[in-house]
Amino acid sequence: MQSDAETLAHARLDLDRFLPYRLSVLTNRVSNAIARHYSERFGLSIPEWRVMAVLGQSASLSAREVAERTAMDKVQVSRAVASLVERRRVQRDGDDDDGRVTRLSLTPRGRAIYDEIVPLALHLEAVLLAALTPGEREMLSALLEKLSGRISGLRAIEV
Amino acid sequence: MQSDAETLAHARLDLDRFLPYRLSVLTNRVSNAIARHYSERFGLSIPEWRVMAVLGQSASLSAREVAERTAMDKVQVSRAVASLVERRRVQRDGDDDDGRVTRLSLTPRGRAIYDEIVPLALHLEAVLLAALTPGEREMLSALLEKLSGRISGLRAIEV
DNA sequence: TCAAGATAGTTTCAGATGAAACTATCGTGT
DNA sequence: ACACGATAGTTTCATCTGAAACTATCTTGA
Repeated sequence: MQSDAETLAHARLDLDRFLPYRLSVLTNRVSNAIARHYSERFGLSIPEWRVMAVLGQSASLSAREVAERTAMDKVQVSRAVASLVERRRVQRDGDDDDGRVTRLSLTPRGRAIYDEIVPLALHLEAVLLAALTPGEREMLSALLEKLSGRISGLRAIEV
Repeated sequence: MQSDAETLAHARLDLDRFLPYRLSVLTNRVSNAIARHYSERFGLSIPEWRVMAVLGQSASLSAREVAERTAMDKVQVSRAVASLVERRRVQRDGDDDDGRVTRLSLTPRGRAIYDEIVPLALHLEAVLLAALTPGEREMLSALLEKLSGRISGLRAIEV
């Protein structure tokens, strides 16, 4: 029970209604559910899957380009790539023009896995989105877009 | 560039339009921005802050009850509480009836910090939500609720 | 009453992660 | 030509995290 003094002293904070908390809980549940699938079926972590996802779309990216497109940092990318290379899912080639750059692409084996995962990923998303009507999905997408724009517009949240 | 064969072979997956990815990126940005504040000002991690948040509302919870209300597991709670106890922000008392249970509550010092954080947390949320109209906020809340219901209804996402 | 299983909470150990340091290469200005 | 700063990517180290094992206590049922 909340004391009167406390209630009056300041606004209450109910974790269940606090947007950052709700986002975090939902996202973790979704990520864990998906990670379980990727891991069980393909031995992939989510960072690894993300790298494969962008390489599946546009071959021959540098690690930096992968980092940009996956919203991961270069260290994460480096580690995910190292693991993927070791299991022959991704190959690294030197760039012709720039000795610092490595060109990354899916191996045939990586491509085969990619082709298997894409429908699975889309299916998982569809299962989740089955909770919403098409109109709601568009609305959700628009709202997430607005929030993302807002948060990236703030260098840090200023108080 | 995408080859025709590939495009026809299966639906494309664009990470930027993939809901789990978008949720993950948005949530991480929000969490990191907030964690920076909590950490800089109060030396609190997000798990620690969550524990304090629920203890601020209802004192004398067991660790298990804290875990339920924060969507954390008992190991996370145990660690967060250990750290909070060490810095005299939370106190642990034995339960009268059950020797296994510890009753957790904020110390006066913890309460003082809580009282300072709540307005900050609400402000951070408000800054984020400033991107949305009141109607959109309600819509967002409803959509997150639906998705949360959907994901928790699925033991794991079935394929 | 006491063995067996359930529950509360902690600890351990191994793998994941982030920040900073590091190596190697490139580009620029003098 | 070459010193200096910037950039690409990796490695190191210290911390965080999750899963499983562990301790202690409680509950149940023979």
